[in-house]
Amino acid sequence: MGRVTGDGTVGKALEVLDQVAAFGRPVKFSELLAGSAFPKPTLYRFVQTLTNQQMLSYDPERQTYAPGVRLVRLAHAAWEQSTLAPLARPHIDALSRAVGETVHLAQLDHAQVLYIDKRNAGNPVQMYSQAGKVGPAYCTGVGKVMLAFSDASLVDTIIEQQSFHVFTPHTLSTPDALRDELQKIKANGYGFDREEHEPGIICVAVPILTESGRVLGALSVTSTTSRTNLAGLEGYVPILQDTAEKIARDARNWSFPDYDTKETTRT
Amino acid sequence: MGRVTGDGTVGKALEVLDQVAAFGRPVKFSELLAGSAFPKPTLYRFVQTLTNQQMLSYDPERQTYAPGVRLVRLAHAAWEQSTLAPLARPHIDALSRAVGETVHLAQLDHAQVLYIDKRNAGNPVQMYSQAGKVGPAYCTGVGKVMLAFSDASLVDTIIEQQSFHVFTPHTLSTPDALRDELQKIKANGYGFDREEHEPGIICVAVPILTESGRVLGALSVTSTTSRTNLAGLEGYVPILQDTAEKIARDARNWSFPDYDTKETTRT
DNA sequence: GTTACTGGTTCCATTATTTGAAACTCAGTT
DNA sequence: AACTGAGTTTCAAATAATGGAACCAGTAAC
Repeated sequence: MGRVTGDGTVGKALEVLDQVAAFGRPVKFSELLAGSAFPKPTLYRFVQTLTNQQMLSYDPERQTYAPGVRLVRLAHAAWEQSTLAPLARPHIDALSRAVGETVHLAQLDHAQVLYIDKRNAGNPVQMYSQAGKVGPAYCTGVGKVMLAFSDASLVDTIIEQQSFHVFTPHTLSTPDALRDELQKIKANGYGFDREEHEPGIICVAVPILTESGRVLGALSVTSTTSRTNLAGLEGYVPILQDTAEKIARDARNWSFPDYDTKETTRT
Repeated sequence: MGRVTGDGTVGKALEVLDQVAAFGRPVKFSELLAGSAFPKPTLYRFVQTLTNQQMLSYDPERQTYAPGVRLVRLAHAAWEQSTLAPLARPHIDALSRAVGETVHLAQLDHAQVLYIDKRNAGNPVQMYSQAGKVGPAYCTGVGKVMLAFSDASLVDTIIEQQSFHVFTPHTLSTPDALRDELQKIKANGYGFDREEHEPGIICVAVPILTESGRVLGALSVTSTTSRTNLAGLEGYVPILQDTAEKIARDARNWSFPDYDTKETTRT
């Protein structure tokens, strides 16, 4: 039996939802159909159902679908209950005030970095990330740091899923280069992003670890090459580590769901 | 046949998801079962599926479920594509800078107010709202303003769904009181929240309207009674209206999904 | 004005999935 | 050892999903 999705009708519907979201813009039914494994009427019904359920919103004028508002509501609950964000909030605020640069809080989701919170520095440079946004793990400060402190087996599966797309001249473009880097990061306890993802953008990142060493997330301070350099950023390491430490402690007290990163390896 | 949900398996699964989210905290299976219309094994399988799909996260330690991270990812797409937020962003930034108070952007979802963006004033007073959070329509500035400019028929159905819970001594607690207020708001073109939801918190709000008069959302400036008063807030009306106007214009140019607020009346 | 598309929608017999009463497991009690 | 209750599995019956084919606009081409 051709296993395509996983679990049942619901799984398939959610797959469709993901597809719509992946487009990053309102899509027409036909576009969706082209990229979909489902036959026309099936896809059609899914889209209908999802729209009814406000998981998709439909623009009758342009005949396009986009992820719907119900998701925003639901996500708020998710963000508050299943992420480090609410717990880390006061600490990040303090950190942000102290360093006066953009601060990021991220977790690992699937094989990607999921940004969960962010404090914009006084002068907001237009930048990639944002709460809820996902980014590549192999070429971001937070991503590499989280990998560096993850189980070898997990790292293997994640590395396999990386695209190693070359964003800038500095992007680490091979698994080996990345593994080397992870080694060093683990030794140092912190890592940099040396314009590996966006030109001109650099950052320092530290992991947030449970007592037992499990990776909960990561924290980073980001700036631009026009404002500072790696050596400058390195100065933030102590306060970053301090903040990460505090968050980890709170997480333990609040008994944070030790966030099981079990990977259901999907074909 | 007891029609409970609406559309198919997917609808039922999403209903479960909503239930989990509604708890506002991690829930045990048994708690869920108690509040659910589904028989044990059915509910069990739904929860399993949703967990597999990362729509729920499971904490094996405490045996509790909470909305999952996948929602955060999806919601980001929703927020960017199906809400006014991205479009309104620059204008809200400007407004926020100009007034130096907390600014809210909201839309109407179901019969509730959905906050989709927010700018915190310099000194952040701890306050209810937050992006993704929902609030009552009958006792918030943005809520009343949106109602005031909505179709009578829509207002009727929405009013029916309000709880009219009395939050403060100033809360409008009857449909009639609310209708009166809406009348006045429509005449003025803007409305206040006179500590109707939270003591000490007051705000001015204006609607964001399409050319044809359809309500896209609302905008508000919030402050505290210790810092200013209604008369003081009233001074912000011109800049608020100006901002709303600009957002509406952009929305038209970007051809914003004229956001069909069709209400599938549910039993 | 007719004909051929193209994109979206509905039919309906076949098929696969969901359903839930009952039965079972595995703690933790009594 | 027997009991209890939360969580889990079974399995035949009931139901819902499936998708090939047909249908219906519009609209571009002849």
